[in-house]
Amino acid sequence: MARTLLAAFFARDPRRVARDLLGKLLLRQRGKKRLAGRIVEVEAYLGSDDAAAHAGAGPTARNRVLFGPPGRAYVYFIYGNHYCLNVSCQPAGKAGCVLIRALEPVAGVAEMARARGLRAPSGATSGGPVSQRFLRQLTSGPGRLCAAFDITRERDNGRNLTTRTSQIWLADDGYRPQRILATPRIGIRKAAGKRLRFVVVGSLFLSRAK
DNA sequence: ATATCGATTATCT
DNA sequence: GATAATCGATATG
Repeated sequence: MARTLLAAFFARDPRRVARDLLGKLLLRQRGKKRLAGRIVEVEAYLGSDDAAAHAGAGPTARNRVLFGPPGRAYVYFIYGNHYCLNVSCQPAGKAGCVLIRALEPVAGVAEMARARGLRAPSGATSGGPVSQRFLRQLTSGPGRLCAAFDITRERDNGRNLTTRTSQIWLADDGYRPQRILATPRIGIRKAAGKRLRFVVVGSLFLSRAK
């Protein structure tokens, strides 16, 4: 069905990993419930020559995961309010990561809604139809998707995402996006000119249109 | 539809 | 002490 993405997938330049992650699935097993979302928006952060990257100034207590093995969760806390999920790239010793910015909900809509503090429409629990507008607010943003998947720095920073036993992992189910667009990254001031944000063209689940 | 602003805290200067 | 890889609410066109 779906192939788990292994360390070799992530042991590459983050720009390549970022593009290749579009269309893949983020999965989370919570007890008997499985959450799934298709990745539609990502950003690459480089290990050097990237003023916006947390790894830019060398290893610190916060960013040490970025210098470790590939395929690990780098979760940081931002604006005193939100968590953001990255996947470490490059072989151990070399930094770099991909920020996961938006997902299209695929499974576990009712659980995601609850984790986001939203009231699920009746269709969500019964497996019936749910409005696109409602689905859109579940995981269309890096802080939102962490809340929906209940990902926190305290529990999940450093977690190995290349094995299903971690309860959080990434997989390829064969889906391939038709068209990918590169744009400037969102919410940064330094290195704002680099086009290292990648989106699935036409997706209705981006944090911002195009 | 776009703009602006407040919340709230870890991290770094 | 300032800043930040965001979000949700409110205001205005």
